[in-house]
Amino acid sequence: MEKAYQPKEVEDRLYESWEREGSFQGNPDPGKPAYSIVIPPPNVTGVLTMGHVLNNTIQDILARRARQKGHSTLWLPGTDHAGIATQTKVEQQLRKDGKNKHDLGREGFIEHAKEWRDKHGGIILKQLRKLGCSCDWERTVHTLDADYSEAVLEAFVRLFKNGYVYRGKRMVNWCPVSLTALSDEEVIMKPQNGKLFKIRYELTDAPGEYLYVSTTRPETIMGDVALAIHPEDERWPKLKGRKVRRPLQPAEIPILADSAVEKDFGTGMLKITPAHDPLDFEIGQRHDLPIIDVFHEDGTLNELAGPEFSGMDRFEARKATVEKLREQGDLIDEEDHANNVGFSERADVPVEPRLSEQWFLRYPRVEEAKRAVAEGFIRYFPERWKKTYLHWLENIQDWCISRQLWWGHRIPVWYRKGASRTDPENWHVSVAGPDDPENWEQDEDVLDTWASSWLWPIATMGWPHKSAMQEKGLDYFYPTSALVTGPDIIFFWVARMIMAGLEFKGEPVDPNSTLSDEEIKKRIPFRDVYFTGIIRDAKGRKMSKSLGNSPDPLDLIEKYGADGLRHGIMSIAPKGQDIRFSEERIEQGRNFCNKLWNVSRFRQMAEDDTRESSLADILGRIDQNQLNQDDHAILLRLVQTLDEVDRLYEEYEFNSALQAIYRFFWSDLCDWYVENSKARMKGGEDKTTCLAVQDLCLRQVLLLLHPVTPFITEELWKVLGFSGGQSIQWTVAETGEEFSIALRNAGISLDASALEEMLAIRELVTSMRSLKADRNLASNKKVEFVYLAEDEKSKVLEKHLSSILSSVGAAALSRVKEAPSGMPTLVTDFGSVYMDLASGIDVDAERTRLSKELEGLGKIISSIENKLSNASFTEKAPAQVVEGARRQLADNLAKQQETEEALNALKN
RNA sequence: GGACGGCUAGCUCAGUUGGUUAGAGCGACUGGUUUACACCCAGUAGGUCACAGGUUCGAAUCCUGUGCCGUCCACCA
Repeated sequence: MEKAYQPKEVEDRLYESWEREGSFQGNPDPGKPAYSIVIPPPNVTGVLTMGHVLNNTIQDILARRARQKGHSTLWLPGTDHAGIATQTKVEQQLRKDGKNKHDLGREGFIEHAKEWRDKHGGIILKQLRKLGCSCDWERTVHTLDADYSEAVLEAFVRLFKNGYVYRGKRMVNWCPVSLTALSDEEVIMKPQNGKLFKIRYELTDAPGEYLYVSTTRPETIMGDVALAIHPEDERWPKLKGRKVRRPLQPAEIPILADSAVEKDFGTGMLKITPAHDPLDFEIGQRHDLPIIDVFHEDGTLNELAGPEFSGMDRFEARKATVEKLREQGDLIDEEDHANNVGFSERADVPVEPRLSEQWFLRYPRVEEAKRAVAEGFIRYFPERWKKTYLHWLENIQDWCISRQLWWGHRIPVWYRKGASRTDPENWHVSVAGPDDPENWEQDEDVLDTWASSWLWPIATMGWPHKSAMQEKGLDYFYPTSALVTGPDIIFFWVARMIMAGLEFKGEPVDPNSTLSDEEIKKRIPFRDVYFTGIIRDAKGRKMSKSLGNSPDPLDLIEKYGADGLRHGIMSIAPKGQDIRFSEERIEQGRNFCNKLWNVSRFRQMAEDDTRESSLADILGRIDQNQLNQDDHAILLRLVQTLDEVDRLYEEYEFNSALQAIYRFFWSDLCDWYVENSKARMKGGEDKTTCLAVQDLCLRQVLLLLHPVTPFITEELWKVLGFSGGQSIQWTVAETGEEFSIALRNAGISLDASALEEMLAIRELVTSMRSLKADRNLASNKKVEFVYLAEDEKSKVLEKHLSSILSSVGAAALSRVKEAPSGMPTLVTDFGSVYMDLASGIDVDAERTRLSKELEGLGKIISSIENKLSNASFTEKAPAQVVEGARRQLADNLAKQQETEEALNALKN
């Protein structure tokens, strides 16, 4: 074995063999319980980020643990076509070549985009392999695959037939760069420092009298069709029925009252521009006002804005209109104003509220979706996201699902040629299209990407075709066991998948019906949802491409190994808390693997013969009579650890699980047990038993770690001979109870008191080391000690004598009947321990040390005494606690006395 | 404006239902190559648990309020 673990060779070799052996295949197996996860499909043209590393490592841990436990496990991978993002990239590419999409035409463009996708896409799936992800690659799905696309259209058609989908001219969020509508969820609100302009509008029946309006968007004044005031505003009675003159593109416009106007904001007077503001649009509807749209689709002003402004960009026009108003004397005031402006998620420009014909979806099964989570049929980890989810559903708005793009699923609606598109009589809605296509033209738009990915759990498993569903095991694997994703897509994806599952899984039901709880449980797409935190850099900033603060995971794998990266990232990822990334933690992950490697190497050096050791074989090598207190103690700790880690895995507490493993492995096993066993391994009669105990510990540690660090554990599993020909992938770590039973069946019983005894011995060793270190004695410098203790304590001490000597680096620790003088003294639970220094001691230094010691003891003692002298404490606190305090007091008093004696001895 | 999360050692974080003297890793400092590992071992220093009240025999932990940082939601132009 190499001196240091070399991950690269091991990882490539093992991954290849796992894949070759079909370890990752997820096939329905009625004889086994099912476990399934669908991957949150990454953007097909994306590359692996730290976020993906976290997310997919968690999924891999879950999948690998399920396999170990004997579940038939499916982790289904795939990619998303990512409508706007991909189309934008492809168009950019075209532009570099001096072309645009219209040069290619719709079909040509799609062909081109597909080629581009196939060339640049799918990289991320290769990268996931490097990370060790155990996806069933044969089942990789892409949202634009033919089967999947059909499912998307089928869902649209069914929703349409059930009255959930409608077409309408409504206010939508318009991206003037991507030239498409967006859903509310794709709009990011950003605080902006703008200006609030105060404008005057002249009353037409009273020249020289004005009304004042505050606005942030003077460039839309030409679209004003009214002014509005709150009906309870005292000015209203005087204004009712009167009119004002619009200061740009002059026209007479009415004054009206609407309670949506805030009396106390600005001048209490609102200009109504129905074409360019959602609230104004609503008010306009209520009052039957006309709509004047003064913008083009790309955010420039059109001819209705007047010749002066026509053709200008909206922000340019803002300046120009302000200038014009100033010239006219209509600009009264201008002040700094902070407000929130919606930005397009992709193009990062302010969205424009815009009136347009779009397809909308009224969400199905909203009430059932709430119940599914509120009642815990779907469990959220951490639970607090439940509230966020429910709040969104309480206030849910219809979903604009049409996008003015070419890259995506084209809406399966056809309009009769030459007829009015607004009349449903002229619509044909079906997956296959009309029989006489020559008389129809298909809707130009495609569906929002999320309107395809919301079907992910069912459409990847054959829906809607019965035979495909059977073949792919929909009924076997669905509901999937767990979903692992970020809380940032709780609305985009999680909530929508729940509604899609409820609506589409199982037999179609009447839209007016309500699903029973039983039916809900069958239809939900997943049982547990684990929300990861967001990975931030050392400064706490979100990792992003634009900031360039995200390390390339592949570089990290190269440097630290996939296992190191996985271990590192999982050890810093508390459940649902944001994660401060630091490369040092990844380094620690690598170090951990190296430690595991080396202790295994040490184990290998002890014996030359290669063995095949099943659990029973190892247990068979143990001779109960040869078990010493160390053995009892480490096995007791092992049982504890097995239970603890199992519980923590079940609760998705991965970092705590790793910490528990770390404590047992590094501290208990390596630092203490293995160190102590070195003497025994020289060839004492208990050597075999001692090695068997090591094997037990290593075996269980490998099993516990395998989900997190699959490569090194599989490699060592074989090297150490635990495999019996079977991969570690198919072997579960026994629970503490199962392990205890196995021990009992092998005739091994553990002394429960050994653990406490061992901890006391450790404490003694630590103080003795410290005493040496205080005097700058090298740890390998053999020093002689004597001690003074009661018979009982002495017995225990003698039992551990050899390991104490080697751990401390002591030549002797012998019992004396009387306190020696002039030696540094330790007051311990075992009595007083004295260090014999040939060179004599520094009396002053000793005195200082002991005085400090006494001071500490004094503080502790008085605090306990205070507590115990408090009558209400002794009366009200549980007897156990009071008893504990008494014992503690007695112990400390004894120590205090001994320390005082030692101090006095120094004075002589 | 509403909701949620965080605030514990220089840094990153643990701290289970309130109960001995608040822990770990990293970093710092000191010493160390004894039969695995310097990607290592031993030891030391370092904390008014954000702040203010309250409940309790007892609070890092429960309650109320405040501050700072972060996230999400929201039609004050």
